[in-house]
Amino acid sequence: MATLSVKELHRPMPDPQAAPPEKAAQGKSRPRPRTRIQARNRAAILEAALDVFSAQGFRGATVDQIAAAAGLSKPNLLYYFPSKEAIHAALLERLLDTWLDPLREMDAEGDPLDEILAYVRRKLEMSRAYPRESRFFANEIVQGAPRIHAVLSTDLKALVDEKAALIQGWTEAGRLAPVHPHHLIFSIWSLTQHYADFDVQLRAVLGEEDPFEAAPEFLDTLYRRMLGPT
Amino acid sequence: MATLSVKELHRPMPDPQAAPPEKAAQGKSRPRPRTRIQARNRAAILEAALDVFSAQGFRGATVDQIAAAAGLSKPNLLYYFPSKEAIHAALLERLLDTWLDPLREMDAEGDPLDEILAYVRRKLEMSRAYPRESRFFANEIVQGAPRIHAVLSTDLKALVDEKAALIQGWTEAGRLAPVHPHHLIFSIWSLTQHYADFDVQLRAVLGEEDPFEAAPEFLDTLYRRMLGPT
DNA sequence: CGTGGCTTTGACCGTTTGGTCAAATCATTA
DNA sequence: TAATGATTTGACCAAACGGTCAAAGCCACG
Repeated sequence: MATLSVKELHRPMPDPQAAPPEKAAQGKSRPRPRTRIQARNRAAILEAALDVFSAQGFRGATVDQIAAAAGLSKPNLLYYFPSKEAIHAALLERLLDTWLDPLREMDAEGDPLDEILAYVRRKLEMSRAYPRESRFFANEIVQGAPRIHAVLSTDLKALVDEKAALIQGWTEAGRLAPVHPHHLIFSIWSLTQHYADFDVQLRAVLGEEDPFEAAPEFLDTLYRRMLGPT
Repeated sequence: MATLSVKELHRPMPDPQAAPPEKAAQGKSRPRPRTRIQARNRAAILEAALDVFSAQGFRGATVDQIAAAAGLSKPNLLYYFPSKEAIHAALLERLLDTWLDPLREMDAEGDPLDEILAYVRRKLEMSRAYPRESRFFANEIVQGAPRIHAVLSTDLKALVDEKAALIQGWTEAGRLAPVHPHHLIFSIWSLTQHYADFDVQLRAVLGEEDPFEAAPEFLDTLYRRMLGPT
């Protein structure tokens, strides 16, 4: 899961549960598709829902829009998912793990500055390759995270606390310029996701220039100067 | 408009058109309230609309919600504004100028690093004092800025280009470490607005600690190290 | 105190929304 | 190929939506 090949732009992220181990015991939470048609249609629905939710937010999205985008009738869509809420929840569950992978990969054994710069690079690459996923989360959180708050204060908090402790250790060992480790992580989220979430604004301001052109070097420079040896 | 007194948290920003010069010729665009009641109710509606739009986005907000929050019946609200669109437009017009003031204040005559750090400080203060305004714009832009795109590629672009040129001049004069000026400005938007737009997430991760506690020093340090003399 | 304009409201309208259901169609396999 | 379960659909529903309207209430001023 380390390197992201980005031949496919604006495509759904690789499904962590695609091609499951044969005869895998069926987990309670996500009913495994029993047929080809189910697999195809459930995938099409989630793909369409990502389009619509990321562009309109939960309340702004309509079941009809999602059904149309998936090439299904509304009752047919509701044959696969019991409600709009359920589609959103399924999407959330599927995306969240992959979304946090770049942070999980930060390695205690690596060189501190390299690890952080690599995290920034991975996260920026996510914004470039998966802007819909970024906007999906942005919509949810800007509007108060009503459907995701529990996960944030448990799983996400645990992961961030762990990595913050790691960073803290690095700075205490003098291997990194001192910073507030949590806010360092926040700054990486902020700076990288901004390129996805505020894409239209950046393009409106830049005109012809693609925001993602200068972004990698800019962020690399920023964090090198901020964290590196003087 | 330079210093922001923040005694009132989560209150609407000062209306640039409040207390207009006596007998001012009435501009075409915004009908000046003729009566006390109009002034009070229009203000209450915009205040309520800011609450609702910033929390739900345009499509997610309903006229009934806004009316209820303003303490009016729906037909009564629609006596003051012809449509939901019109409320949103009025709010946008009222907020935009004030929202861009911190950037306008960046002064070519000042010390480069001081000017940028002061801009960061003002912008962060805006996020702290006016998070609803920040989320109002965030909702709009994440969802593709359908109601604001024209302004971005004209007014905003012009302002940013001007300030970017100023920064470019500073770095060429060797008074600032070299950076891509546009991306520098983007980074300031990103880092400061993140504290408003993603507030729930930051609080979920931090637990007790207030995100705004360590933010000023963190950002100050970041930009000092990035832009200052080694 | 009465009149004219400003304000408020209950009732209403057509449309959109999330969701249901029974019936029809399709695909698979015995 | 016949039967059975999976899939699809048109018709429908109640609630919510943005917005309208005529009538009623209220207020300021002569």
